[in-house]
Amino acid sequence: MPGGRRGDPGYCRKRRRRGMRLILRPSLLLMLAEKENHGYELYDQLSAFGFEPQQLDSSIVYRDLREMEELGLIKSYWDDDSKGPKRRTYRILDAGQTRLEEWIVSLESIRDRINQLIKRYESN
Amino acid sequence: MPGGRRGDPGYCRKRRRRGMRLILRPSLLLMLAEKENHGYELYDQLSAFGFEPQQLDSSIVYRDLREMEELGLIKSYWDDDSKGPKRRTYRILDAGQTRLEEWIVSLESIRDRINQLIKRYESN
DNA sequence: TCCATCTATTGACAAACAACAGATAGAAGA
DNA sequence: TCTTCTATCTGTTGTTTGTCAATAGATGGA
Repeated sequence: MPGGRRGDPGYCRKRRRRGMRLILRPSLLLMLAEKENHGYELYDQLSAFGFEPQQLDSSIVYRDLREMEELGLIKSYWDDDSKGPKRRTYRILDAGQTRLEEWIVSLESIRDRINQLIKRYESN
Repeated sequence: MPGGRRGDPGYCRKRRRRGMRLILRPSLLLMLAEKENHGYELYDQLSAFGFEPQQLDSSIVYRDLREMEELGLIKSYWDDDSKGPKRRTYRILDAGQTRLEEWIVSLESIRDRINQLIKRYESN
């Protein structure tokens, strides 16, 4: 029922957003830490992280996954058992687990800085 | 005593950091909302927002200021009274005040998304 | 006087990134 | 058969970002 891919009815031009990857890659990696999965479903489940499909092209997700694989954070295999088109299913590697922890720490620091800024803004 | 500019002793190559710009422009604008100022001092005072001079090239600050001026958020004039090289001093405009409020709201939303992600990470 | 250092700003270039377009292809259902 | 849904990949374009190079006045010391 929902969509967000370019062919869909109700598709609407996405406006440029910056700092997507700041949250996107950690989100994907966290989902893979919870369970192995393939790109199409990961894309759908990104809404739980505040990404509405209407504002994120799926090609970005696929590309990020391939990139994380090149970096040795995750590993893929072709899932032939599933029905429909073949799926490239990813699972997280140890290096990915480590990187996820690092990303969480750095996100905590960014969050703290945002809070600091907001506090300073509100004190005026 | 400290530096951070490229000519300085103790200068060391900056490592690439993500998600800086997300906070940088709001920080600059907030400082200008507090009082008018020029790029060099704004750069120095960014440490209050968690930017260490070693990890941020000053040219980024100058460029962002020019860009915000083009957008009509701030306005500059040449300060001839100061000693040393001429300073381009900026002050905030009404449109900048409005934009600052918008940026604060959007930063709150990003903070909430980060918190959500961290919470999900910690629940495993 | 010459040199180093501090102040202050700008421009050029390459890499990274977001958004879009287009292609391919199997399966399901009307 | 035709359309739609699932699923992935590649290429291109314009924007944003990070780094380095250059310029230049002022100051203080050798």
